[in-house]
Amino acid sequence: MTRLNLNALRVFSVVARHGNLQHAADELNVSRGAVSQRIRRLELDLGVVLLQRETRGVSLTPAGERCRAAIDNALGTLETALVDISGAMRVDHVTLHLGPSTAAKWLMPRMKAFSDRFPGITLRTEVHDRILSRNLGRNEIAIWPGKAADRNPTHRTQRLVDIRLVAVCSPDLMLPHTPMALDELVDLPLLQDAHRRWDALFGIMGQHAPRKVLNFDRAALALDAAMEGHGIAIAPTYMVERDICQKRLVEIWAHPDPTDDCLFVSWSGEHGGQRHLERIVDWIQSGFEDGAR
Amino acid sequence: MTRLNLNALRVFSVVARHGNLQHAADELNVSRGAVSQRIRRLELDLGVVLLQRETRGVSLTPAGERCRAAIDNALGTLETALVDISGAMRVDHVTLHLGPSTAAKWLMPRMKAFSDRFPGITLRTEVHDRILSRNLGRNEIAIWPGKAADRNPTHRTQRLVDIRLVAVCSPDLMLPHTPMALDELVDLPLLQDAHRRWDALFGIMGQHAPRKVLNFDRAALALDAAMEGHGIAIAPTYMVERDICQKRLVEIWAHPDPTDDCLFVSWSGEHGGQRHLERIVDWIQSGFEDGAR
DNA sequence: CCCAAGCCGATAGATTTTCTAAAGGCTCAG
DNA sequence: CTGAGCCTTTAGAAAATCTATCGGCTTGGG
Repeated sequence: MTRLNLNALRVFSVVARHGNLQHAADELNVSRGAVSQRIRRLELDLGVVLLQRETRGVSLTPAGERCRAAIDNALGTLETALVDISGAMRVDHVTLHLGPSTAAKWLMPRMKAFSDRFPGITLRTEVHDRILSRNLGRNEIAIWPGKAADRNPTHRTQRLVDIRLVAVCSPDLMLPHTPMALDELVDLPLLQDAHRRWDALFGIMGQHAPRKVLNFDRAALALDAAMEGHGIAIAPTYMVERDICQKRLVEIWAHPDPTDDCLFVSWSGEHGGQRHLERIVDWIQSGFEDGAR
Repeated sequence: MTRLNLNALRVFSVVARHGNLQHAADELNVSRGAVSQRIRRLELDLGVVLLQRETRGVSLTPAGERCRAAIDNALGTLETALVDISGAMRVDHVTLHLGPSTAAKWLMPRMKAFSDRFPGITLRTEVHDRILSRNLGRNEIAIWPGKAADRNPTHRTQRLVDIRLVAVCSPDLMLPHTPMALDELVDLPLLQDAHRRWDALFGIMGQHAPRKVLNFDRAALALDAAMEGHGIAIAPTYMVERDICQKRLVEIWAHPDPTDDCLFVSWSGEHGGQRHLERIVDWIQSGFEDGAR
């Protein structure tokens, strides 16, 4: 490749700092012959002499001084940025990718429990409206709904739970009785998210359209509206579990069958040393077990 | 080597700019497989995914965006500096290394002639108190005094001239007669540089010490003092030639024998395409020929 | 004056990295 | 359904990098 070898520039920077090829070689874990050759090649490529060879060690020529200043500036810029970028490289930083409603309704109520369980881990969430299509990097976990496990061979995947739907509303919402039959709900104000699950249910049953359905683009928003007495929301069980426990919502109907979808968790299988991820995955799994936590 | 491959970062920068591995490969003159492998290796080394593979081309992940910004900053810093440093790489920039008095007394009077002869060449002088011990880079020429030609195999060297000494003074300096014999000078105010040539001369001849010798650390300074009537300076002929022509100095004595030293010119023989340097060397050579210019 | 220490440079060959060529896969538009 | 336009992977070749060894120079201490 005819362009300047940037790796050789870094070698030069280390030599410049030490003023000594042997010490630079020690730091770089290579032989002093390797360093000598590298610098020589760099000088030929640049067409300038960078080092004044002394009897003990080397000093910089004026061109060498300028080169060193530039390299150190550039490397400083890079290192600062790469530390930020590879904050994720740190074992104690973990990124969790999940849907916005799963984040709001499943994860947020559990953040304190997570922090107590993994005090040394910094959890960073990245919220996605659709399933992440790229590979997961080191220290990345994804929770995602789907019909079948991920085919990506670089990922490890576990099924968390079948997605079951329930209808919930505020305990203050005046109803004839609870629980209720599905056909009894059709005349009540209904709330649904972008999956349009009420429409799907009533469509399947061939019943006449519900009297009134309010649409939200997020399940979490529909559930918040339900808590405020605006109607009956339909959502996966794992999203309402905590609000039910806290008596902010009551379950008034449950779909007798699970949906076609499951919730899955995936993480990268490529990068070494990820036992800590598996412990986090186990914790997530346990958070989905029926009646747990 | 366990540290990050900086060359791979540059590959990534090109990919990021094109948003397309094939086009990046075209620019880098490598195959698209090579680029793909490079990026893959980089992602594994960093532990983050930098590119979102689309059906046509790639886009950057958030980490990829940050990485790209950092690399482009760093590469920008480097390129700007390396253009300056390798200004000397440009065929039209030539660096001439020489002694301070040679610069002042031989080169400066000829700068206009040089510029007229080589209008497209930018001559940069670097002045050294002692012979440059490092290798010459591309587009570097050195003029230096010595007893034998340079043994450095990477250099080409030519002998310019034998160093002959003369005594000069201001035309206004009242003297019994000119020329004068050496022993007649002993009672006159003498001026010498760091070589202490008067001391050496009189020491060799076993004569009593001169009445008064003023010492300067530069031959040029001694010559300037001579021009101002402060005494008789001793210096190599090539340093006084122009001032004699301009009648600022007169030659009142010449050493019958040359010294042991010659003046040499060297330039790098390693770098290709240096015919222009040889033309400059020829011009320098012609400037030392007896009676020339 | 001699010798050891502390440096750097060069070379031949081993090892690692980089690259090529070829094959395969995916999506999308016609 | 097919071709175009991308990316990925693999085996092996080519190039770069490195090691080990030898050699050279300067300097300081004995």
